[in-house]
Amino acid sequence: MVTDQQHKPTESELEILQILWDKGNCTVREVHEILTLEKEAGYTTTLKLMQIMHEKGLVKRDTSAKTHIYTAIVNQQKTQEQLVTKLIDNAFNGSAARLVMQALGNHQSSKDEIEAIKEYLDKLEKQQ
Amino acid sequence: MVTDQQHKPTESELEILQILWDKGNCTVREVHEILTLEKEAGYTTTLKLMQIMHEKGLVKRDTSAKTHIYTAIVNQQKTQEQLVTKLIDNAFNGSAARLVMQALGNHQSSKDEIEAIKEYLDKLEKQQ
DNA sequence: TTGGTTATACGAATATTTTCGTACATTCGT
DNA sequence: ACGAATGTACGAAAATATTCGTATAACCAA
Repeated sequence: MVTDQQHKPTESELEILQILWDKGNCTVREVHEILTLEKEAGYTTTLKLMQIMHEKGLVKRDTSAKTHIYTAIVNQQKTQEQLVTKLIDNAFNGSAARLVMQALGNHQSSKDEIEAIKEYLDKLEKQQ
Repeated sequence: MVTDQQHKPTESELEILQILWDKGNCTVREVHEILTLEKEAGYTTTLKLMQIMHEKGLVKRDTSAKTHIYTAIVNQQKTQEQLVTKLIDNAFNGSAARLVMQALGNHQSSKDEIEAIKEYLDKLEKQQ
């Protein structure tokens, strides 16, 4: 068993990570406030989750003041990569292209975004 | 609460669904054999999972013979869409484009696949 | 200073998912 | 015909993930 591999975040943890990635540093209160825009949750539930994330090494925290400040440790890119890989593997028979088309087909992208993707594809082709 | 929405498959269930989507019809034994190429698992574990999937309405089965034959009921496309949407939402701040680039960047795609994606993008642009 | 508000810690209840043992029925080869 | 192999059913343990109540400490405003 590989030991130094990143703990895979659960769904709830991912929700929190997103907020931390976005904001940088947050108190539990701030995270909780944002979370409860979308769904019902008790404050201590959020607190507990973040404490567990700390135990797992997903986040670090500054406890020098009464109100602790949390920051994501796990890298957003790396985590996204992990999740995408898993999904490709798990639901798209290993074909990234199929996932890409599925994603593009069902989600509105702006002209700019589409252009960006095309450029990216050109670059990939040249690399090959 | 919405009642007629598809039950979201768990990870283990998804592994099994993939096999069923691929093969069409399968016995528990067949599914189990394929599963255990990748990971350790007891036969009755696989059996139980498939029985649960049946209860949940993810699969149907023909029980006319001793050895039951299972078939996926849930649609592959729809399930993929559901999962992709969730991931975009959950880890990519709602940006499909970002997921797409992540997927393309880290997973080898053939020239043909890249071409297919490009064509697809052209079509999307024209639609806009 | 004192009471209300806002924190953290933490155990424990719930819920969900995964795993497996055991009982029992059917089938098949010899 | 009968024992081994193979199948299903099902309860329940184990592993994970989620939720929350309660104790207690720190802070702040009057």
